[in-house]
Amino acid sequence: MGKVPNPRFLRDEDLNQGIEALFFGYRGFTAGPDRLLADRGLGRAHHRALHFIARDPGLTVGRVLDILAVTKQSLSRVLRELMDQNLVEQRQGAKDRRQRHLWLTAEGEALIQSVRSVQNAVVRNAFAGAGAEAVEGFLGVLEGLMSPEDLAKFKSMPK
Amino acid sequence: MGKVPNPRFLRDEDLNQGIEALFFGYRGFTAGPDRLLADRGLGRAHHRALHFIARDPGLTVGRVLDILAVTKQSLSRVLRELMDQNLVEQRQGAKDRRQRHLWLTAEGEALIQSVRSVQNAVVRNAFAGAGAEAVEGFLGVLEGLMSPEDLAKFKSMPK
DNA sequence: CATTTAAGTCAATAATACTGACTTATTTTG
DNA sequence: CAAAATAAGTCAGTATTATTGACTTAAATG
Repeated sequence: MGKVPNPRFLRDEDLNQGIEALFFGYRGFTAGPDRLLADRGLGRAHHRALHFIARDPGLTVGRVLDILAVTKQSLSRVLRELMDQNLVEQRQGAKDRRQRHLWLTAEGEALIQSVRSVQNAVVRNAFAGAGAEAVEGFLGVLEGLMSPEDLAKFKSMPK
Repeated sequence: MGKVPNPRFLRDEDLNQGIEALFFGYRGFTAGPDRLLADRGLGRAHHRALHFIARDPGLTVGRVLDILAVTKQSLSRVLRELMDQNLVEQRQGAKDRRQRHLWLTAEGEALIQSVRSVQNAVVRNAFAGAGAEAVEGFLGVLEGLMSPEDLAKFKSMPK
């Protein structure tokens, strides 16, 4: 029962440092899109919806609910606003006509492109500065932080 | 002016993957504390305040405002609730009596320890699974994502 | 045909944050 | 030392994102 000390990268201080890195890093990564979207009266919730619709065009409302893990009522407001601004459109499912498939309009495409160009610049800069191997490690640790359900979602994302 | 393709880890798909990893990973990392604190009527904002007070006991209100980057009015509510629950206490500065220094009470210490034990388990598991080198990369990329101001704050944290 | 599923809606509420306008006490500066 | 600046706190109003709970409608499924 001898107490074995944690290795140097698993001490409480190291975990704390990781926690804070995630806090500050996440903030750096959302600041750009937040500013850009605020001009149109949109927030982070709209960004997330746009992101995943852009990523997997034609996905259903149910799929977005599953990915974002918010309630139907909460997503409903966000989607309505995006549709009111003509950024997103809905089409009834052909196979299952209860479903609603979500697509970006040309305007929505243009918006997500400009948001991406801001966010991608930040991420590209961080990736390039840290190097390919660091990016591997970054992804590996984040996968380890995900719940099993989210890890499955992450891995099932197209492309 | 020949167009040079991005290296394999800097293509748009790679950046997108990094963005989603951060989204899902951040969620995995906040889920535990969120659940635990909800029982006491506390949220993520309270967690952040407790975290940084625990990390640097005796720091001033102004310092917390700077770290969290919220308004005085917003922090004020959070601190009042923490003080009402006897988790945090304030002491007037000795050198500068305008300042208020923040400390955890014994009860606050106990709470942050139990929150940490949940969050640290998740982070330790992710770190251990990915390995020491991956953790280096994880930290390196996150530092690259931070704004210069936040990077300075991150590096100036004690311990 | 009864049940389940996908989506949407109405209503009320909570948590976190914001802007703007002040006050009080204390320190710093010219 | 008087004026200006700083640290903290407060009052009032509002916005964003989210929740729970109770239903409706339309379509698929067993």
